[in-house]
Amino acid sequence: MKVLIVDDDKLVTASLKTILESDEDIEVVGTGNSGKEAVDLYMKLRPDILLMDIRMDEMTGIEAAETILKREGKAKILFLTTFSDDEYIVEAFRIGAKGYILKQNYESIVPTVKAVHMGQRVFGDEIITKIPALLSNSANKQGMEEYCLTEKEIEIIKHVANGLSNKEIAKALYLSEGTVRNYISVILEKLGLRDRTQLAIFYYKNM
Amino acid sequence: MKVLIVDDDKLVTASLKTILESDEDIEVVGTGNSGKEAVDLYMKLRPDILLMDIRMDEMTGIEAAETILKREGKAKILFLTTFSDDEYIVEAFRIGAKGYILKQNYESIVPTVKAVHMGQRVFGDEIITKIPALLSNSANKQGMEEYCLTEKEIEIIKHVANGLSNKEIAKALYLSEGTVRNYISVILEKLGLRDRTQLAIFYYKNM
DNA sequence: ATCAATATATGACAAATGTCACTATATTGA
DNA sequence: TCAATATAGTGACATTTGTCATATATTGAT
Repeated sequence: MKVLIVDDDKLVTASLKTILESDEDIEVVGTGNSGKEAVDLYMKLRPDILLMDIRMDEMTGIEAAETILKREGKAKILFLTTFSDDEYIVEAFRIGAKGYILKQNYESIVPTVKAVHMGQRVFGDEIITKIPALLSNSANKQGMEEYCLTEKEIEIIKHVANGLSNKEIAKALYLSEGTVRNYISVILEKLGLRDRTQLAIFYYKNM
Repeated sequence: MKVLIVDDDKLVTASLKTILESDEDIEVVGTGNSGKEAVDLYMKLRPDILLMDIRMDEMTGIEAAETILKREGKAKILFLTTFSDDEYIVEAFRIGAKGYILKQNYESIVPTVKAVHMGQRVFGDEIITKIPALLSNSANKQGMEEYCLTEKEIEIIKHVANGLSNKEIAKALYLSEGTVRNYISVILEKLGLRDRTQLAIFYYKNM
């Protein structure tokens, strides 16, 4: 498994390299120190995983990731940060990063990289619990309107993700079927999905 | 990480407890000795992981797991057994267990529990290779006919689980839309599901 | 060569789904 | 208090989905 590490602190890249290479399955194919380098190196080296700091000068990790994902939608990008920051989580989440872990938690880095390589999406436990709340509340930054799901909407999503029909959801939540249809219509629009099946998939992948 | 252990052999629960608690991340919050206890204790203690024997009197592990998953769909249940038994694997797999490991292989228990806790699904190496075969071929035991999925059917399931419409699947597989509808109809019947959304959910839970 | 099974397809149909425009009420925050 | 917002509803509509009966071509086994 080929990993590219990008962090503007060279001490961090160096120690991450050591940690990761202590695992025989992992090969660090390069390190960089800026968002720009991240993009260039990613394109040149085509690693399986890009492990990148979220805060860097010039170009933030988020911007770099967006650029990369625009060119290579399947890129597996994992963010590193020294603290848990709601804005960043939502952003990382929104642009399609595979995960987000705290640098502090060094022991979890190797298993997380491996899990991502296996196709998992790994948001740290302390973070994954926040995602529904993040989606429903706050998130007033630009371009985030479409992610503000209400309590009720989340409740409905859960029912869809349990395989219930509109009629069944209506019964369960004491709403009319038409109302449920409307809710789902709004949810799909907010999340940019087409139908309830994609919604269920979204739920299992991201929530 | 809170773990609940259930096995009708008290020696087993005791030794598992010792093994698991040798890891500082793991706390064994309870032990039980029957399927019934598994359900009661699970509901009371809400552990992160339920590690349960698959063969027990009164209520088998499978039944207990089904009961629990009906109430708490996100429960992480990991089965233990002393031998590798195809029937059980398929069952554990079908009802949405997170994994299945052999008691023999004591060293693998801690890492497996951790991986499951991190959201992985872990079926032992000797077992995971069998799953596609189990789903597509063989499985001649009673009540198993409905699990014989053909290659094509599996291919279609994957497309459904990627959120494609019938039209899109038809295009991708060079079939007519009607044919795709027919395939899906058959798949749903075989798996006892009602619609494509439930199929996508089934896929993410079991495949 | 024939028979049975398999894969693919049609058409008809009912039900479910998603969209849209519009209405009504209650709450709330300025 | 007024306006905005959240919540819930209706009806109409086009589309998609799932079911079923049926048809045809291919193929593997006898």
